Amino acid sequence: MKQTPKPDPKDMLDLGRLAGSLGFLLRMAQLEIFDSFHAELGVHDLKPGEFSVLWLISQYPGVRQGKVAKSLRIKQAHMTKLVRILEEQGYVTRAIPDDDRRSVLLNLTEMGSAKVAELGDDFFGYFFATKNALTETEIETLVSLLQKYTGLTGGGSHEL
Amino acid sequence: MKQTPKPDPKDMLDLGRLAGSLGFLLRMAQLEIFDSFHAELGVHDLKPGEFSVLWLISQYPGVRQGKVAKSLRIKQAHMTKLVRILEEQGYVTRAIPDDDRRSVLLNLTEMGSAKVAELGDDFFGYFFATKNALTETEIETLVSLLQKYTGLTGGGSHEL
DNA sequence: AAAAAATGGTTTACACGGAAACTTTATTCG
DNA sequence: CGAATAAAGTTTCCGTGTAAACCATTTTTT
Repeated sequence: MKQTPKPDPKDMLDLGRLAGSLGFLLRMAQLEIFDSFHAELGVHDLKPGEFSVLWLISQYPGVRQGKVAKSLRIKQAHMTKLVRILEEQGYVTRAIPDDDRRSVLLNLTEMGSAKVAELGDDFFGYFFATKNALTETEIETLVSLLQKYTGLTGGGSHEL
Repeated sequence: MKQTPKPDPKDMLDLGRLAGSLGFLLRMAQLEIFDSFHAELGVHDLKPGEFSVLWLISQYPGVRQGKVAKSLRIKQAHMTKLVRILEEQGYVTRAIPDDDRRSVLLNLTEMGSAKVAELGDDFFGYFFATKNALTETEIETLVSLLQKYTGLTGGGSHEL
């Protein structure tokens, strides 16, 4: 009995006020996008979080692990595990520099770079490639609002 | 080292494309709103999920457990635990009806009703009572877009 | 009516992520 | 310099939520 995939509207209760609350809607939206992800990219061996780490390393080769964690708001404890997985998968190398032997510097392997290049567009694309009701303009608005809400200035051009 | 609370922007990397992707933004927005929740309502013994269950029961006394689960997209397995907790806390009663002895009907106790009445506005309010950058209008837009995205028609009037 | 299938919930085992305590290395301060 | 403090990661333990198997009770088939 797996009903995460959008239950039939007719055996759903009217949610009333709840359907107007941001917190609740955010959770629902995440379930939604999570479904999309699985439908389209479930095959790959990378999950969203893993890909974002990989991608960030590709942008900042030799970056410190903690910096990636902070930037993505992933807890260090969790980051440790994530990086270990990526290392085992052969996508990432860890290096301890001599000038600060507490830290860990991350780099992509050949394979890692290849993977990022290969999956980049798919991963960035999946976020709305779906047949969800929103128009392109609406998505742009939604993204802008979320950026403002989260304080992320949307460094680059609008993702398309 | 607890850095979920919005890290200092200056030791954050520029996220580039990532900051424009809906999936990532949704995750960030959830962390954000989760922080707000803790700051304002961390004291109460009810978490968002629990409250939403409680509130839904208040709207549909005697509703079947599975229906609540489907409506909130909570997995039954998890719902079982949630309801047990609410029962132990004294907010909810479980009843097995004679006409279908497989099912479980849920009702609020006195205490449960009181709690919903007491916390209702706070809980619905927390979703944006925060000093986040968004104006009231922007929040309305955001909510509308998320409703459309999630397919939730926003049964009632806009939450304010 | 008996067998088969479906339904509603529960249990168990596990994956994911977080908190707190700990280790190691760097920095500060007397 | 040596002690105290801070910083970066790691380990361990825990809470939350899921999937899969399971039990009990209808419902459907024949």
